[in-house]
Amino acid sequence: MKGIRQLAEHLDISIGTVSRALNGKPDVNEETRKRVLAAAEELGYVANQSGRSLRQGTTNVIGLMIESSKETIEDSDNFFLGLTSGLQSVLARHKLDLIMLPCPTDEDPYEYLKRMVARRVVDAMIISATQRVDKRIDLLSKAKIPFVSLGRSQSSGNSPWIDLDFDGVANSAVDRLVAHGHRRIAIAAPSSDINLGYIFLDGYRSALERHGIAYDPSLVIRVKTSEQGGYQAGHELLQIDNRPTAVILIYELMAIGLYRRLTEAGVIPGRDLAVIGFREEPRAKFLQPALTCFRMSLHDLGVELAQTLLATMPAYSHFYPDSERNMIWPLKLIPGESDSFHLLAAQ
Amino acid sequence: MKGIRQLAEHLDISIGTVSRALNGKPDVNEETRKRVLAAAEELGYVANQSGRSLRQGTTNVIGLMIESSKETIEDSDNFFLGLTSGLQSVLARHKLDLIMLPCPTDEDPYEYLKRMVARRVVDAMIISATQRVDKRIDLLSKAKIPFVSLGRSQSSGNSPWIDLDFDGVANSAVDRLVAHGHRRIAIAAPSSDINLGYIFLDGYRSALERHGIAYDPSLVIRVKTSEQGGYQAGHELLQIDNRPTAVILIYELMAIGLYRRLTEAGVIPGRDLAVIGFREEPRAKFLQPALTCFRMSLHDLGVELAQTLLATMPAYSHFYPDSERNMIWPLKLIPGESDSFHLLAAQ
DNA sequence: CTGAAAGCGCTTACAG
DNA sequence: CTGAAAGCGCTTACAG
Repeated sequence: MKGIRQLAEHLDISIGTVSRALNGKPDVNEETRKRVLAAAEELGYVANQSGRSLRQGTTNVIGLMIESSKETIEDSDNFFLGLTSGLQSVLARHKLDLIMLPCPTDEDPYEYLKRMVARRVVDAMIISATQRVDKRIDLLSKAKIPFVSLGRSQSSGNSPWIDLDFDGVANSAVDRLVAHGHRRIAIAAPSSDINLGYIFLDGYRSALERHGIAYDPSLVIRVKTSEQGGYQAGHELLQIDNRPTAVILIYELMAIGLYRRLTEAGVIPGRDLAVIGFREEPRAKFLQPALTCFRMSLHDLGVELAQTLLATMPAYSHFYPDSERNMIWPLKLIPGESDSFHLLAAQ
Repeated sequence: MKGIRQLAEHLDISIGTVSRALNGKPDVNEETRKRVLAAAEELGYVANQSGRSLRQGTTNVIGLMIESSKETIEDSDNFFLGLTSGLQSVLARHKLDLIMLPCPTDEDPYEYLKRMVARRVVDAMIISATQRVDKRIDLLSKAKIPFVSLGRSQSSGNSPWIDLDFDGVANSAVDRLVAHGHRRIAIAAPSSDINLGYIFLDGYRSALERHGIAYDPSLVIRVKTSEQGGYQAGHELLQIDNRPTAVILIYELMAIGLYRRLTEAGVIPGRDLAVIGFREEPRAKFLQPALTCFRMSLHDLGVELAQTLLATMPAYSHFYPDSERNMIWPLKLIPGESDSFHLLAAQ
């Protein structure tokens, strides 16, 4: 089966009627519609997307940009795949397809996005890993391509975003550690310019301040957000004079490397050093002692992202009248054993 | 900037010439070409892909289908992202873009692929996670869409594929364990109908046979290919009468759960039970004792996949005259400590 | 309810 | 070397 023309000839009917029947337009005889649908199914006809897109001016495709930089490959683990189910559950309602656009390692993310947008392969974009200043946001705004970013940015202005509650997480982590008697609390932050690092650190600082604890820059450890980074963080922790008694990790899988390095040095996590991770991860469940971390549903986040995005698209906004343009995504603390001990006052 | 027409008007030149200049056709005055290129850059013009595709009959996009089923989400980890760099390095040479097509969890992979193919959103497809009998292969063959599958299948016939050397891995794992004195060697195989499970098991059986060891079905443990599956595998291992002294895992991250379950029972991996994993994974590096496993380069595999695919496409085949249609991808054993002990003859 | 025709944005023979 | 025109496969006003 080639095109709608062949199908129409086969049915001895005009292509216009075939198109209307297939697209569920009301002004088609039910008998005719049935014949068309049956023939299409039988011959395996599906409309060529380029033809549709060109005529309609929309692709019915939503793009999820993925940066597979050396660092993020190990970093993102299954984050994106976890999001897709939620995204698709919403997009499917509107017959929109989701495609993932992996930016090549050696290509500038900005140029890549620009190219994809200019070629009009998608109607809208979801971007993530927003930098502190992110030119992609300006690009999309100017090009008037609907988009939502996972992660706010100084470039955001009035553009829609959803961001994880890094501030809340940092605060409740510090609160919990302080309640357990800790005063020297280190933090493992990303070495890149990703915006969440700034927010996380700000939350940490203000939490310390609330508790009357002086901020000590030497307790901020900058590493890659990976297991290797965790190992490195452990290594650096061990070298700090007057060693901190607790550490908060920006990335949960860091804990694997951290535990390893600590154990090598005879320092037992959860006994000699309190550890709080970030996101709950199936993989990290098997760590011993169990990691205290924060729970969120990637599926639900995907749902919310899709709704926020659609709310900005004229063709779909009426379905989502109450959608917030910006949103801080809450996480729930899941107590583990990695920070359950209380520090003795003497220490 | 809207379309080529606006750009042409702006330059006071015909759209045909603009198109030819932009596409590097030889029959364009160099002066004209420069002007066109400069104006396009300045105004940010990039050809609308739908227009091009419709006219040329090609999309210049290659699709990588991803199944994000409940199981594979945890399973695939960064496998696909690891492939993309290699794939893109080859595709970029031909100005082909790679997009990832995540099949929704609740949609049949066959129907999904059918839809994507019929809509002609891509010129060619890369599929993976091939089942023993895989209708997708018949579909693509019949539709004459160029494709390559990562994983052979009984449905493969003459179609191109690259598969990891599961047979070789199973054989060398058994050889190594036997050399260390093991006779009761268990294997953790996938519970799904994925084809690699069959090949892995066949390799295991024939290796045992070579060594004159009777195949014992009770030593084949079927679990999910995830950490949880590894935990489960550990659990089942511990229940087997005359407990096996070694186990081979089809999926490396199973080792995390396996170690955990064994340790809970006071059984020390690498001392009381020999363990060999499959693929080397950064994540598994931090396991203690270090896991004996098999090394491969995802990047190189991506390169090979892309070349194999392009070799089947008339427009590109002349670039890859020597490409094999089918290929077994070798892996190299990396000795760790998880199976380094020798079993005493007495045992 | 159906058909004939226009046109979405391109590329590419075909003239000149 | 350039322009005018056809046509890729659709959808959608517009007639009837």
